[in-house]
Amino acid sequence: MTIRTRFAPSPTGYLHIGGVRTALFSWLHACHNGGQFVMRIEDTDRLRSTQASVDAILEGMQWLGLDWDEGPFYQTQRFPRYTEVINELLEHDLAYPCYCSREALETMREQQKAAGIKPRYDRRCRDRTAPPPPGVEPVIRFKNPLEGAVEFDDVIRGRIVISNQELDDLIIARPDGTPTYNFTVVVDDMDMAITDVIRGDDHVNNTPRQINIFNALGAQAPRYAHVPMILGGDGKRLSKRHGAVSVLEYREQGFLPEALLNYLLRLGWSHGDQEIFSREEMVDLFDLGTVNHSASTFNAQKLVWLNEHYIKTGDLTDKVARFGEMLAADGLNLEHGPAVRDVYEVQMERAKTLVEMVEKSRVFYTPFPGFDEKAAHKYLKLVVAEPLEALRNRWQRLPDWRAEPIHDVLKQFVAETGIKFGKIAQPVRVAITGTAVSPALDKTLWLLGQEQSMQRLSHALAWIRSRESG
RNA sequence: GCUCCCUUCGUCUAGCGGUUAGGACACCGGCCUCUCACGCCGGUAACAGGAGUUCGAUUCUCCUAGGGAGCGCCA
Repeated sequence: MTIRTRFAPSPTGYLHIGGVRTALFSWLHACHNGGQFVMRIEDTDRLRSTQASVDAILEGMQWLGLDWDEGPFYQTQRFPRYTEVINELLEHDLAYPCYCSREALETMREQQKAAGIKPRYDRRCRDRTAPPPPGVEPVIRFKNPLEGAVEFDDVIRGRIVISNQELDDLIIARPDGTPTYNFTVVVDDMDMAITDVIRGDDHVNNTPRQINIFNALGAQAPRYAHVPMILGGDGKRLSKRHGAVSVLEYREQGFLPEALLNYLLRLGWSHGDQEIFSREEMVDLFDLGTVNHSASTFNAQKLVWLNEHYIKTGDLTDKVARFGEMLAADGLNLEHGPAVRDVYEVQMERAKTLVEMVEKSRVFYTPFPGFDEKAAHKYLKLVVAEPLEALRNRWQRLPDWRAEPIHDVLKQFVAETGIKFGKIAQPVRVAITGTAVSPALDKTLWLLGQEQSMQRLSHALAWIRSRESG
């Protein structure tokens, strides 16, 4: 039987880190086994579901390259099917209408809590024989077995047993006939022939209910694998309080999909001491059964480390393209300046994110930004004016404006004049970038271009002389 | 409150009865060096507690503590 997994988010919010990891594990499990991955949107909550969320989820999945074989299916388009199954259940006396009001249910729960017992529906309508009260549209409840226990072997956690006495008769349809979650998942997983349900462990308590519905429907329940939660830095479940929620936010912040995926893979799963996994290795090595049992804390610093790694590793094409987009989005005119790829290759050793890279690269695409006061004060002194000018003149005559010859000129200048490398390098750096920090000097000059470099050096010289004399 | 689940350095983790308890991020030193980084070398740091089982427990069992999840006409 071919393995079929699915990712079934509800579009009531954005796709966040926890969801992405569940999606990744589902995708990997399908790929690893040569199976299929299905995308399904659980939008039965029409009040909270939004198209914007659907779009963000799908876009996030695409950005990460978690492509699906089937779907996306929308539950709101399957209502006739759910109604059909509900009627089937009703006919076979496996479900029943319940006329209890929300208020009555609420007071019942409060009484139960006060009595120290688990709040759950007391089944008062299960064996109701009285005629339906007029004017009340009932909900439909599933007849959960009264005795026995549900046992299942979680792929990750092993055997889990829950007594039916812990379970009440859950509502499967609202008064208006719209179905509810625990019911639609079952119908969908059944109809879509899902073999392996991989989801967050906040669903373990729902699993026995769903298995009971599968049984009532005479269908074989899938295998279940409950992955542990991801916690925020405060040890609490990851939520909107922990910074960037949407995966797309990570894209905006300059993270690479391969970094995010690699990070998430290692959160709860490992392969010996290996930290870096290519997409092929992930698919090849991933094993659902060896996923950890315990929740793990999200650590942004390690994500950053992986991002640094992927910024400078592997094929650069996509990353350079993305970098170019971000430079343009920053309002920079890429026509006037060095090739984006050249800048990328120079900056990739020193940027943690693409956003940081953009910030550090503005200097190549804008007019001289002016001097950082502290840097200028420290390095642009009158004593350097003369050597700076001499050096400028040598560079001015350089016919081949590439990093290597630029560096040769500097080396020769230092050798001939006896000026220490460090004594002249920083003044040049400040002169051309305005700050004391930049990539290697020869590379910086090269990227800036000869004309621009000469202009800035002249400007700096004039600035030094006017400052010292004035 | 009830039910279910979890517990190795600060964090992510390796371990699958006998190890100086390993790796990674972060942190702290050092080297490299034209700045910032990269890189390299080194260091600090953990088996929640208690009973068993066993010649021997991080590893197996139970209890306690702590943490998480669920108990919706949300998914």
